Amino acid sequence: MISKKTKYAINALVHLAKRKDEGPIIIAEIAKAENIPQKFLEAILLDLKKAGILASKKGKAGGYYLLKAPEDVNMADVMRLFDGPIALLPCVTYMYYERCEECKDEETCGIRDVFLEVRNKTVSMLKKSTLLEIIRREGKQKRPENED
Amino acid sequence: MISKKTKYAINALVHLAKRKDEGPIIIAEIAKAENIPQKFLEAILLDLKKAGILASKKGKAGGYYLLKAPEDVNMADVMRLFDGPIALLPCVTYMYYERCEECKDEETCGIRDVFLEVRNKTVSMLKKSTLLEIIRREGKQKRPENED
DNA sequence: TCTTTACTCTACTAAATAGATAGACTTAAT
DNA sequence: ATTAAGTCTATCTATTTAGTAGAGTAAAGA
Repeated sequence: MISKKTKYAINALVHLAKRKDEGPIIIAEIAKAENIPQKFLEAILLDLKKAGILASKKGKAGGYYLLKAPEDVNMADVMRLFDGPIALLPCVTYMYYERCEECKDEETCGIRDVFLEVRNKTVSMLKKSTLLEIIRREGKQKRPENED
Repeated sequence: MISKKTKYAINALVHLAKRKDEGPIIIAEIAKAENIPQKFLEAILLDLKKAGILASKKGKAGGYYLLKAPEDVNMADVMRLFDGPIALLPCVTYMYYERCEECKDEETCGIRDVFLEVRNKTVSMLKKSTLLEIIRREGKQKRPENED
């Protein structure tokens, strides 16, 4: 599961993407419209700004706005920013590699090999999941392809 | 990331799968061979037993052994057992559905639609990742298909 | 320049979860 | 009866998650 922080970030980003031509939008509006505790949202938006995804304007007529195009903001980046690596094992992360403490031989580890493949395919899916894609799908859901 | 508990469970299962014709194996041996704290492992093996994946024999010449065939034990089941749902959002879980608290309209939610697809594909991958597959891959790693 | 508006920064807190550890108890084989 | 091994209950500490409080700073406009 992703954290609430990440989910709130996605909600806020979708909100901003849908109004990207309306100039800066204040935190209070996003918080109210998306049902997010305002103080919590403040910290989240600040992080998104530091990451170069959003920009802000202070004072009167201020607020936050998208810096990147909606097709250039993907779920992999947002999830990494708040929840850390997408990989399921520390030994298959891209940026935060760490050996599994109990591991005997990483080079021949079959578990690692299987989870490396899972990571690669997951990252690839999440990179295709952009704000644009999310907005395009709103209200016109596809039928699920796999069921289990 | 999966929890250490889940990772230890996988390590123990692989150990038991590789010696599946040698009769019951004692906890102490698995703990030592796989570098897992013994007391922690005891609880894990008990859970795997309750889940019908392992069986145990008490007393002298006792220990744990695989109840299912290695090709019938997959990572999706093990992860669900210890870490809960595989889905990244509560509203797209299969067994543990829960509405996202802040959600305005689940039926038309583009975020949900995107994460439902991610869940379906992830579960499908993890179901193919069986103990047999892990053991087959040991020492003969494939080259990664995607890099990012 | 004063006031208002809105973002920014630092600190704190409560509850839940992760990752264990300790010790007594039960069961089965010899 | 003894010994080997799994089982059960309780407890513990550190970290993370989710959220709150309040003071500080910057920009617009009257």
